[in-house]
Amino acid sequence: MHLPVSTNNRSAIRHENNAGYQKAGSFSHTHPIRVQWAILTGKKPDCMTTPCLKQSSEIRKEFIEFFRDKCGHTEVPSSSVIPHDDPTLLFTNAGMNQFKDVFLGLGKRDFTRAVDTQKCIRAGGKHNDLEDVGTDTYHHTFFEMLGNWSFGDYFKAEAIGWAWELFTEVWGLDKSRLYVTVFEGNKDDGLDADVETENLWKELTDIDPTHITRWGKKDNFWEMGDTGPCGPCCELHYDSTEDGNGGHLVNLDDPNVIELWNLVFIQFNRGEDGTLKPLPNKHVDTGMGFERITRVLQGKTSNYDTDLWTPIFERIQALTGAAPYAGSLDAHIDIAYRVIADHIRCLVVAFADGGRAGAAGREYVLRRILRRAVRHARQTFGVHEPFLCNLVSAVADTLGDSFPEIIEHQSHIESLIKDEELSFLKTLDRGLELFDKAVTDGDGKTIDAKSAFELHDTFGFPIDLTEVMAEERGLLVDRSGYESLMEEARETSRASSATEKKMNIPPDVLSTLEQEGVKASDDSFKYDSKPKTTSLLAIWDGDALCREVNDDKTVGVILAETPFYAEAGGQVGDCGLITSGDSVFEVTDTHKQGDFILHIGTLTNGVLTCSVDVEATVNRERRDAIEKNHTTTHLLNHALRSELGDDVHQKGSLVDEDKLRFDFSHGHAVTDEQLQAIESAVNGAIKEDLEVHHQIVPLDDAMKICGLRAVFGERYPDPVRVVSIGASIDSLLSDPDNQDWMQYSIEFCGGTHLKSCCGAEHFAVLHEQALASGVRRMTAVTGQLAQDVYQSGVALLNEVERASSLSGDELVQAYTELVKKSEETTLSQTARHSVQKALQQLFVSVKKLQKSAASSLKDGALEYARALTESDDNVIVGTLPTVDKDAIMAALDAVRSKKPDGAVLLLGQTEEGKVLIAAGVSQSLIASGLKAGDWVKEVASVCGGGGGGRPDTAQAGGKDPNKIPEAVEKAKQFAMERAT
RNA sequence: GGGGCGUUAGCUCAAUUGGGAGAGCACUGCCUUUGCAAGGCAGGGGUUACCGGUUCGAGCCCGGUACGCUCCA
Repeated sequence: MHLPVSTNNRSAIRHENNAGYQKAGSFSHTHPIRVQWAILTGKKPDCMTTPCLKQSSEIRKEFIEFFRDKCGHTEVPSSSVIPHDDPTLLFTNAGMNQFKDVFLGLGKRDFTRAVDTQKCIRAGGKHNDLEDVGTDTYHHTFFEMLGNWSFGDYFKAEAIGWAWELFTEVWGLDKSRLYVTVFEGNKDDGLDADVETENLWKELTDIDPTHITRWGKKDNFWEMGDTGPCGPCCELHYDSTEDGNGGHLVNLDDPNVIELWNLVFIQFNRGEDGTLKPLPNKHVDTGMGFERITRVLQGKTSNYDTDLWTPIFERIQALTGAAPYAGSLDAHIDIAYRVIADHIRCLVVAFADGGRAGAAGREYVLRRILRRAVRHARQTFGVHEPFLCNLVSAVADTLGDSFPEIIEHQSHIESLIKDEELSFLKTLDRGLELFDKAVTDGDGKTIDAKSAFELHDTFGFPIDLTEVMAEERGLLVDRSGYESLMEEARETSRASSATEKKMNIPPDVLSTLEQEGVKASDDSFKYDSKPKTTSLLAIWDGDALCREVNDDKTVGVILAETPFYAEAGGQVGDCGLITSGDSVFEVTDTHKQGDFILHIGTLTNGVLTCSVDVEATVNRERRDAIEKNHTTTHLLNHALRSELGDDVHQKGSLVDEDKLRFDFSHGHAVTDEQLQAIESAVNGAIKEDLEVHHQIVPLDDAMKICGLRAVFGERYPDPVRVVSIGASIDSLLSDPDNQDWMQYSIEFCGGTHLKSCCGAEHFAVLHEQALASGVRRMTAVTGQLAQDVYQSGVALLNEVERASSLSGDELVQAYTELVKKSEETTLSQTARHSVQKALQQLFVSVKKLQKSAASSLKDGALEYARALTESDDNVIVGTLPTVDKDAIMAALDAVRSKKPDGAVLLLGQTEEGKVLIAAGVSQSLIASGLKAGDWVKEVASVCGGGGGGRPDTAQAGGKDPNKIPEAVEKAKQFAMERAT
């Protein structure tokens, strides 16, 4: 039996739906749930005043309670939305992610029935709903999936019975609006229709049998991947059309006839050969879109009209003062509301689980999401300040109860989002200008590739954002042109970074070496690096293996054993010598190729032949410098984390003999105060002379150590070498949980190090700069260089201090010299800033001197100008004493004001011994042919110069002041000829 | 490692081809007003980030440096 049909006629609704739009406000009309409510209760629907029949939090709770209390399920928390241990998966995108191992038979749980709500993000990957967010009523980047699970426990009958009971009895959904789809079978797989399921529906429930339809593999057969557990599924759809006649729209992507719940019956395993075999343990995996069921139970036609979003809309409205959210699918402002609200939910949840915005992988997906939202806030709501960070609390209000990690990390999430917003806001406005220009200058159909590329390259507009913006204006982006510009840029980048000569040994040559019985190089001697007598195994000349080297071309040498360190983990390869009798081979770099250590360099004396005995000696002085820098890099890494927070992650590092360079994630510039604290923490460790411990330990044991710095996503060997500064490895392993370890630097590292920290002598940060959005780079030095840098900083500051007591020319001279010196001297970043500040202070006095000098020049010039105005002539040519540009123009103004209808040309000499000329001509004289520009040009040519300007005012100059009298004559003559 | 963009008054930003560095807000003083809110007038405030080059002349053109941003490797 169908419910009363509303006044709207059906074809009109369908027409709107086909166009992809629904008119604003249409959702507020009579609605099936409200009508149903009215029938059940005999009351008028009060939905207009009471926005929700049931709070979303109650719905979530009722689902969990139903399966937990009534059906004996164990309540399981949602797993992290960021799958930290699975780099192949961008985000947790389905409820089954956390149970994957159980279905694959690899893992077990203490229970066989589970119920949960799983946080899911579908953006950027194979399942990508990002592009659809904002334009419809039901796509989201973040959503919750409610699920009940059977791990080899109950199967179809229970799942179906409970689903029907929950829907129709607990939640009171209208049975006439529920539809079920089942699997129709597939010939290729040798599967018949899932009659079992179909019959269970007919037997166990009172669903209208005509509401059960069969569908193909695409809709009703679920597979985890190409192989593995799989099985038929049945879906429950709900018809929320106004007249309840939407049954024929099932599975047609109609926004009003939607899938609510998918019950997956895992009963097969697909083998490598593609055939299906029945599983001994059959599982149930169900997923119900939480936002959708909430929308249905709250009687809305859009997910966005539920209490999961409305508080966020209200916050946006309160903060921006914009018109309230009106639900229109095509109004820009409502699209912006939905996009921002959706994206902030996604970002908050992702950040709460340890996700971050960044330049690659899932981090870049989050950055793109954030930038899309920021751009809407800026362009649609006109907000100039960080804004999304103020919505975090609204998300915490709506989701915090279910996901307490949001509340726990709320302030941190706010500051992360704020930093990201600030950084994008710096380029956003100028990027929008560029975009507008591209629209205006374009052909009306496309955004040109160059603009799209510049938006990305210079202003950080992800290409998909540019495309969204273009689409709003009915334009396309020249994507292929953009891609080729990107490729070009990549090419330039690659070409420039591949400067050093390639000595790579191709794989086929490596296997030849192995076949010839050349054993892997033993480089275990690299740590003590004492000279080593060994035999020469092979020589690689860049193109081929050879027996002998006797000239000075660059080649690579492979030894049986070596004390040389090959470039790895940011530490550069060693230099040194390989000798055999009188023969000397100078090693300039060391690389690892496969299992071989390649000593790259040139022969400087004699000849080297394979299988001779050689002595390999590392340049120990250089190695010492490298070790100072490497150990200090560890200290710096640790100090950064202590001073700036746990969010500092290593993004790269380089350690060579001159410096150490450390790239790390951090949202904004490190202040001088923080830098000072970091420097003194590192110098403190050096002074304390902490011992450096290293040991190879099993990876699992090492990972347990509290405070250990491991890089996310990095794959470590097992066993792994642990380097600890200050705490012995044995003590770490015997008590891994001890919080005290946090105060020591503990890292996985295969590099070479000092024995103890005092070897580093001193530490100074030369630069701290932005490398990319959210990534900073520190460059620092150690040893004597660091001490020198420190000393010259102190010395220079003293000099500036002394200069401040000087006066007059001495002060000006000292100031200029100090400015130069400060630029030429290598200083630490903090010292440089202090010197700059002190110099700015000094400049205040310098400026005063310069000003008074300038004003006395002006006074002198004005005095002469007054004398000149005494003349009765209308055309005045005069000379002034020493002037500057301001003085001569002031004098010109003075004369002109007395001779408004005349013409004036003044000449003067600067302190540097050059000629300055300025002229002014009244409109009437311009009319008679005397133009100031021509006048000064003519006169200046006499003094060996040139000039120009407008007809009424012009300036010029010359090099030869001796010609001034001649120039005066020329000026008079020129004026006489023109001004009559 | 390589590219791109930016830096002008306390703040936000202008400045035609290289030709006298400006506006709004803020600040100071005076005036108007019973007071408030405000209005009127006047004024102060700039090495145009820095160093060098080209030029008679550079905010503008060229090279370098610093700082900030951004992308690629």
